[in-house]
Amino acid sequence: MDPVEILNRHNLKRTSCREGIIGVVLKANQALSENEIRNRLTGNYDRTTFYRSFKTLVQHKIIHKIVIDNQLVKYAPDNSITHNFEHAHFYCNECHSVVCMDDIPVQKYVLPNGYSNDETEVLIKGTCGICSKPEIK
Amino acid sequence: MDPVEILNRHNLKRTSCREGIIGVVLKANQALSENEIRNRLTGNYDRTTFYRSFKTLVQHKIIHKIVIDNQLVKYAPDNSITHNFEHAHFYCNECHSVVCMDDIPVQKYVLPNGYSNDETEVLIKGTCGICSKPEIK
DNA sequence: CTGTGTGCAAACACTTTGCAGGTGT
DNA sequence: ACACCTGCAAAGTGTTTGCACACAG
Repeated sequence: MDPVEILNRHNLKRTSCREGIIGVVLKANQALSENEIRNRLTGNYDRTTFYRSFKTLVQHKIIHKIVIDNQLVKYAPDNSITHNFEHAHFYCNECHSVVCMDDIPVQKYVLPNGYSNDETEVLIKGTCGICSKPEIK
Repeated sequence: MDPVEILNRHNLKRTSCREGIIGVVLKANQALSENEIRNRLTGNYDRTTFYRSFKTLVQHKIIHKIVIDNQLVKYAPDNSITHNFEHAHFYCNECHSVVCMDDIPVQKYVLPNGYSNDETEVLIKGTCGICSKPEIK
């Protein structure tokens, strides 16, 4: 999927910052932090611009934001269009990677009377496949 | 349950800040932020001391920390002793209250091979019982 | 051309750290 | 008495805002 095409479809101006973020996030096999994304881009981008771009891209549901423990913020592609259920996120306590468990639908919790359930966030913490492998040194 | 007794049981020094926090958190029917807790106490407490007290109380599993969207941090009593399952948290989009759904056990998600699941955080966002009632003005 | 996006500086909020002095046990 | 806790100042971090300029459409 081409970043430019995505921007066009959302009637967003095609700027190198937005293009860059979308390109990097789509290519990654895990969620990335602002720093990780910036490091993978060549040009020098202002952090302010980054934050504003993230906000725009999140609003347009091009990417989504994942927050771990008030500390770590990462971004991943948003495929709420193709997947019509909410998905769980996994955080590795060892390598601190975050991945979307796109195939793990989240349970729909039943709440007490009068409560509405608009959105459910599920974060599973543990050790990822790579980190749990016995070290081969 | 008496704050002093709780501190004693954990071999923690009995200080007015710790006593105060425990007292307020136990009495509340919802999770409270640092500010909310401080406002409910009489004396003047330093924020630094508050943060350090929270850390201590969390480490001793007297209270637990709930983070909403990287923005809002609240604390609630920790009853992992009496409840031996993880519970979900509810966040009201209207009044921003946070409550522990102590009776809603979280599903144990099955992960791909090689992944371990140590801990699962569930945050349900919606409208709480009070806010969803038709306004009677 | 016009509205939107960018880059810079500064402000902000929350949290942590270092240190000296005070306090609980 | 002594370890631990507190309060203050200062630094750190992540994020937002205001403003002038640049640029995409």
